[in-house]
Amino acid sequence: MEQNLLVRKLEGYGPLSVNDRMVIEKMTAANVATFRAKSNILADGECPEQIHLILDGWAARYKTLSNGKRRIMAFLIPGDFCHLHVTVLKQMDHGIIALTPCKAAMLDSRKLSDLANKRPNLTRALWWTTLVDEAVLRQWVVNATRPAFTAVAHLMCELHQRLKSIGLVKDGKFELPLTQAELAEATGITTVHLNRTLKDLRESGLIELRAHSLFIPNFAALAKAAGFNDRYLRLREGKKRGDDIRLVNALIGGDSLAVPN
Amino acid sequence: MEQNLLVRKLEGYGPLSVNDRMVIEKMTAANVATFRAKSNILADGECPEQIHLILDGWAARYKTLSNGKRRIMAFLIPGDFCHLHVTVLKQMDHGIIALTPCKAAMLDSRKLSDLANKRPNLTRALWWTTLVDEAVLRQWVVNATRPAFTAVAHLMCELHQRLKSIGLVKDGKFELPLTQAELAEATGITTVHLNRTLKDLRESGLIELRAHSLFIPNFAALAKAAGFNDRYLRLREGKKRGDDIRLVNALIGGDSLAVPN
DNA sequence: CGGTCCATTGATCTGCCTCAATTAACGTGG
DNA sequence: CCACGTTAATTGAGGCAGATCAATGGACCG
Repeated sequence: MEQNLLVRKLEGYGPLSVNDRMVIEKMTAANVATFRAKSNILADGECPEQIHLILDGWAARYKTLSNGKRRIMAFLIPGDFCHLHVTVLKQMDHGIIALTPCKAAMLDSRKLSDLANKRPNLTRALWWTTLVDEAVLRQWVVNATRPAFTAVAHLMCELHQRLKSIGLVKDGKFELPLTQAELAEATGITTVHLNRTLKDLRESGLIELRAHSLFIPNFAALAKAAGFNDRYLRLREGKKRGDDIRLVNALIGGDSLAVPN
Repeated sequence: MEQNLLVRKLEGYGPLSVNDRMVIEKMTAANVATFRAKSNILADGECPEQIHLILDGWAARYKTLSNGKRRIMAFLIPGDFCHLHVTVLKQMDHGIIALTPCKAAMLDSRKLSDLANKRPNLTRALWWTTLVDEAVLRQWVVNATRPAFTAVAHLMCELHQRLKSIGLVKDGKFELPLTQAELAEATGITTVHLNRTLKDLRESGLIELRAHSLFIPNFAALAKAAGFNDRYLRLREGKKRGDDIRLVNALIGGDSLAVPN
């Protein structure tokens, strides 16, 4: 990873000081693990000792049902944590699989805890990532009951916005290194039906997808078809609040931080 | 509320000191609001000033879709927070409606923040509630793609276990003050189909439901039919960890706390 | 005692699933 | 660099779970 995408992601929430950035970069560079495509990063039931942070590649949260089918409940991209709260909930209630070759920083939870205690704006930024994950999940619940066309379109919008926030979208185009089977598991429909739905989306001119590269010629049009509104992703949520960050810092007992307006 | 159900809920996670209990009880008693059935507790887009904690009654998180249909994404019962993190994310990305007459404590977020800072085990317990909410949401994503029979059975199991953890289940029986339309919105199926599904569940002897009172004669049987495993609800998660709570307290810089084994 | 909301049931329709097969892409060793 | 095996994408045909439309009975309430 040329540049630290966690830094970039967190800055999507609010300003970080130079120190914050340095500390994050040092921490995430310390201990990096590599995972092969289709290998498990964390198994269901496992009790991880460290916090995994995706630095490169795509991963997914999933559960395997009793009938052997798998349901993907979230896609993880660079800057996403696998299990931020190992100290509160030890055991995984789902698995995490690398969909592509992945690199992940292995963070010591104690160190991260210490760090967050000293840097309230970092604490808030970490909180923010958790709450956004939850908001995305709520949207997936909604999506799961909508018609396939809308649901798939919505997923494309979500991925576009999330990847854009970490700088992985160029001219409305981004890498989507997922198989149709994986997309199907994430939308809760069959591979066959997903394929037909993609065809519909292509034929309606909303997306261009070939060789795992997705191009959205007109994002507004796709968003309209999908009923997508990125408000729930809370990009720039913290920036809008610059004014009261000092108050918040005081409130949670943290050190002060110069905040650009 | 005869006894404070938040206390009871949090004790489902781990031990609270006498002080913790007192502080919570005082705080939740201070400022209580009442909501009529079918009234909005928090509207989508609203920026709440206070943290709402359900003390009595049932509420639901929901989103209204562009076609006017509503999707319920969570049921809130006594002890549940509506929006614990008003300081991190100001604006609601969904609405919260009282399904029955409700009472809710209105907590000052600043005070709660202060309190949590002084009481690390309370902080951890609050974290726990957030993480369990997320785990439930993941399960709802899975549920939304399963057949109606299984999905409804699973919901019944979830509600049974959650209500049991706050002492609202007696002899396998509890009040379920929801209309079939509301249950349908929560499972993502039609009212008509939900009705038929309930009929199926009744006829297979797994549930007895009449006059908004649900009786589960054989929970294990229902759980088996639903593919339900309550591990994800993390009841007694903290208790199992009693041994290392001191370590954790030290880790997050908190005061020490006597822990029963 | 009529109005309103809720539960229940029937009949019909359809989006998506299942089963099945063909074609395209990809990787790997000869 | 091509042949071949494997995995991924695509298309067809038929079936079913659940949606839609419609109507009736029951419960609660002012």
